[in-house]
Amino acid sequence: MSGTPILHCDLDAFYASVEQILDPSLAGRPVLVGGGVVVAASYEARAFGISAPMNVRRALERCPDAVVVSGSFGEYSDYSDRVMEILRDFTPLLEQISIDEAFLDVSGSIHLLGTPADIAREIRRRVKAETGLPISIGVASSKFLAKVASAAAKPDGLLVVDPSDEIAWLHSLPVRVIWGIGPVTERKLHDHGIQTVGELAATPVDALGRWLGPGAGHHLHALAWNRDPRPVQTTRRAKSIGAQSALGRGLTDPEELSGVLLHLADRVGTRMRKKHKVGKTFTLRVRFEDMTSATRATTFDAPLNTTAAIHRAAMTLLDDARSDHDGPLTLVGIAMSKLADEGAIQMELALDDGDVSHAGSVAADHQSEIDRQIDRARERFGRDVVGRASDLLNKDRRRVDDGFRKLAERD
DNA sequence: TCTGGGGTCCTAGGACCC
DNA sequence: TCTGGGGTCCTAGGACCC
Ligand SMILES: [Mg+2]
Ligand SMILES: [Mg+2]
Repeated sequence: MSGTPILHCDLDAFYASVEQILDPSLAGRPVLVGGGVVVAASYEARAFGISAPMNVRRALERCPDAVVVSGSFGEYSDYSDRVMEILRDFTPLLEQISIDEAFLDVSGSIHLLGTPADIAREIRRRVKAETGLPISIGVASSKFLAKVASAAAKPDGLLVVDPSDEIAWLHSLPVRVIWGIGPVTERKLHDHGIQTVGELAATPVDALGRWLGPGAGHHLHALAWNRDPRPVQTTRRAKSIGAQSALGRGLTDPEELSGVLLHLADRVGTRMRKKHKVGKTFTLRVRFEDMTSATRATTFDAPLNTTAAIHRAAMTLLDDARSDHDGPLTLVGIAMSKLADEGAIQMELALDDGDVSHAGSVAADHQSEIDRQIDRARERFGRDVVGRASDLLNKDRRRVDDGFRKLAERD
């Protein structure tokens, strides 16, 4: 609908394909990556009805000859980087959405590189030649439809959706292909007699709103007509950093749980420190034997990233997270969010007479917060105020307000 | 011998502020 | 006596994606 030609590039059976390259004896054979559960299955394995996340035992019952490998995540990350570098040769307008997928806005590349279909063919050729990996590409007029197209193109294929018959094609597909419709929403739609995207498109948006909530109803109705204005976003930053661990049959002992949580806290803390991130909010998630789960969160006065503080937060919330449900835990997970760059930011305000005053500091990547504070200062002083941020210390928002108060008094 | 580990986004109520 | 409205932050739950 946006009219801009978008490519969605998605590596096929990514982890399994990398394993087949690392060990050529696996080429052409059914390969399963995973431990308790299949994380990725090669297309040879998928022919036996295997797909993620299937239990490895069940998968081996279906395909006893499958080779199970535990996974080489460092290698996957390296291959991912190499592929993304190739994609970047075609346009800087690239949005990586997972380890093996990216959107490319090629509207500015056509003049130089040919039609979107030409570009897609060349990408597929180069990725295969330079990494050995099969990559499928969908080309369409929106991110949403390009993603649907790449899935339809698999394996190792290219699908260009012509804008003149994109709606007819989209409407012929089952609702489940829509990005955002999972098992629960699919079931709800089936309950109302809706099987295809065309039937979804023909359903009044009010009805969808009643069944799915107004937000989801509106969103899905728009997608059913390929109305998807979301632009390719080249600058996305991680919003949370987390780790989790399944606990087999389950753990009850607080000492043991503390040990697992310490391990998770150290994983998360180490990764945060490596990325020079601090986080203000901590979330603990626990899962019980019946697969229900509970989460508890807490927000710190100041952002942090130390293993000890994260572990302390986890232990503080643990009892409460278990309070509504008896029995052992089958999974614990933690995450840090409200991330900011370590070292953070100091905000300065300049009045229109050129006088500069320290006005406190805010979390580093909260540009909207900085803009808001500047607007407030403009209102208070009734004249032009310019905000400036530089990386210094990270303190609380109260400091900003204190700064404003001092400025106001001096004024 | 059901369901790993990494994430994103949405909703909704209460607190709090203006 | 019964009481506005908007905005943001925080927490909890849930759906979904790879
Ligand atoms: Mg893929
Ligand atoms: Mg993918």
